[in-house]
Amino acid sequence: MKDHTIRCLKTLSCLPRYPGRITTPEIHRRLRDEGFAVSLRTIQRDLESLSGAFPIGSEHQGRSLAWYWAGKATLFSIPAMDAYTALTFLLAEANMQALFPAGIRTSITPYFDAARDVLKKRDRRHLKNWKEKIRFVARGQPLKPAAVQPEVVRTVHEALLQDKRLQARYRKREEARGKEREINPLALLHGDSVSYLVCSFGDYTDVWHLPLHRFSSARLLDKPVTRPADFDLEQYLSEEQALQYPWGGEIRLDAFFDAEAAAHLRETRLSARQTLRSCPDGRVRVTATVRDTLQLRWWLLGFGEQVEVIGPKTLREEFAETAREMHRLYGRQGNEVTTDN
Amino acid sequence: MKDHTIRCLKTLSCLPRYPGRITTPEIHRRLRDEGFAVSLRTIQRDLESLSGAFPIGSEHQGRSLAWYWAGKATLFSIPAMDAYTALTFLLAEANMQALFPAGIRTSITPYFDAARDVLKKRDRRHLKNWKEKIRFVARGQPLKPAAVQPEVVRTVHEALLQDKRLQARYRKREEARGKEREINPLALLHGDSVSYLVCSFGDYTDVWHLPLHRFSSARLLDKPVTRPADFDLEQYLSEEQALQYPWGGEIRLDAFFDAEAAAHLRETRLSARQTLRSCPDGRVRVTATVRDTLQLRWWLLGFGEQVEVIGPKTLREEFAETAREMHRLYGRQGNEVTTDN
DNA sequence: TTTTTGCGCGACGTACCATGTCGCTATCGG
DNA sequence: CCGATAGCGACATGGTACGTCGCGCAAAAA
Repeated sequence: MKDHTIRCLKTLSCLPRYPGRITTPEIHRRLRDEGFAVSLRTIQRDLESLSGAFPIGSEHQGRSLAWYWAGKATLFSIPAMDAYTALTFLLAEANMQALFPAGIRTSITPYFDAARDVLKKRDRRHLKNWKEKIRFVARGQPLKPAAVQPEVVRTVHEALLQDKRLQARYRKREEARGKEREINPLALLHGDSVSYLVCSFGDYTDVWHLPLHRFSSARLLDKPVTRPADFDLEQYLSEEQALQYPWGGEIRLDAFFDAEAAAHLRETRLSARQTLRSCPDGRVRVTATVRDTLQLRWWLLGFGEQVEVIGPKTLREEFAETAREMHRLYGRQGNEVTTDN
Repeated sequence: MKDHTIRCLKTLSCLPRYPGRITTPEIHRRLRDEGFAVSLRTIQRDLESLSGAFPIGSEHQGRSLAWYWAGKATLFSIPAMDAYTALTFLLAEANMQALFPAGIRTSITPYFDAARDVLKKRDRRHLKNWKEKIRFVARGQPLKPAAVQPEVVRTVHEALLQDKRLQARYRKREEARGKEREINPLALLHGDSVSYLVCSFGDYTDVWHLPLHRFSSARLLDKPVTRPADFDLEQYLSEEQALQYPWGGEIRLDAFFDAEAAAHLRETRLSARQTLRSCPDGRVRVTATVRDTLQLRWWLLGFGEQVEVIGPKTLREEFAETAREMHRLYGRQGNEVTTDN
């Protein structure tokens, strides 16, 4: 019995989801490579029999039969997902929704669906209201992720992994319709609710990053990627400040925080090397070794008057300048602007 | 054959991971409920046979045998995870690491491990360097999530789901050692790299939220939760501003953005109802209907002098006040403070 | 076009094994 | 001490999983 059950499992795990397919002889070969010495006929019978119990289907392809999982096939995993893993999944989903375009997420939605199923099936009385018990509260301002075509994401991923070129239709920001171009995919960046494809065009060597949501179609080509000779992702990221990559050397931040603002630095540290000292005036003097990034400025600025940067001196000067400018902005009270409400 | 294979699958999906266990008669009952009319003896034989092919083990419990998955059992899912779902998982992992305490994540690490396996097994030549091709760039300042005991997370989840009380050792912020207390878990909040348990103590009715990482132990009690009569999570969240819950009514935000700052509002909208108008001075006037929250202020402040809030009037006044205060802070140049470097 | 090869599919025989049943023993609860 | 329950070995048997053969078909090769 052992052999038979395992073989069926292996068979099932050979099948891809619908757009994909795999022929019976190919499955036969794979199982043979894994040490299952059975005849092709047996595989055929297995599949036919399994199709009665699982949502799998077949189509003729060449002279063989090609099998696949129905697109809506529910996920089955062993060990089974327990209720509290399911909760973690839904938590992950909640925070991914805010961070990734929908197209990026489609491939793992079966897992989220499975999580919902698990929670639905458990004892009703206790779980029906888990939604009122567990919340995810995002820190940042919620922005709406741009919509990306799932098909584009799939193709771009595939091209990246196989180091193949893409034929894609990309629309520049102010264009009405996109243009077909041959693209060398180099890397994919996710963040800020937007995903960027780092790439070069045809045989040119300049590197661009294009937001995925401006692609309307993409097709895998059978040409290998030509990678600009001097391309280095790390370097590109640090040079392109538009990407706000968290780069820059380390600095020793020194700042006063209001007691309230400092409170959560006790819970979540800014860095491993962080010290907090209370001052007579009620504020807290924070020193920490952190990276010198745009994010850091953004974060510190967000505290407004609750934070006073002291060092490094250059950073203090930046903040002093910003404070001056803001003061100037709001100083000229309503002279050229009419407030609406 | 069909029956037998399916039954074995069902059997496997009954088994919990190691700390958990399930007795043979219990499995028998469950399968019976699902329509598998087989004798207990058959189940016993199935399990014994399966233990030769899967990492499952058993222990005596009472007069029965209790079965479980080995803690390190690798995840097996059908349909199998494809390479690009695996990538999405690793992307999710990267961003969860920044947002959740490690203890929260432990339950889904098998899925992340499975994702890594999938990528390892694919054709080496293409995939060995996917890490250099796909990046996750977080928006916010990276804070180090507080460390939470996985065991505590598990128990708290279980208590929440079953509406049972907890016996837990919790350490107040300035205490050296924690104190054992009986706790009514009401809800769990995740965010800001910290997770909070919303709860009340014993038979008291005041509601607290305690960071999970200050629990050193937790034990499930067999007493039902007594829920304060007037407790309402939504209300609690909106009242406790320490949690920075994104609440508050909707307002019509009206502001000038520098062209640069406005650029990414074209990609990711602030809200569905958002308009952008270019002004003669090069700035962009943005109006959008958004929630009136702390996050909004934080986010707008982060732009510094690149954003000028116009309306609502009250918000503009807040910002003017903040600008004044910041200007004052940085105005008294180094009179009482010595900069370090 | 013809030829050839590969595959699906039905049929058949057989060895095997999955299943129920029985009986013995161990353990837990009362 | 007794009854109930579960593990476990043994045994008989009906079902079935598997290889093999052969036919027909369709795609690829000549």
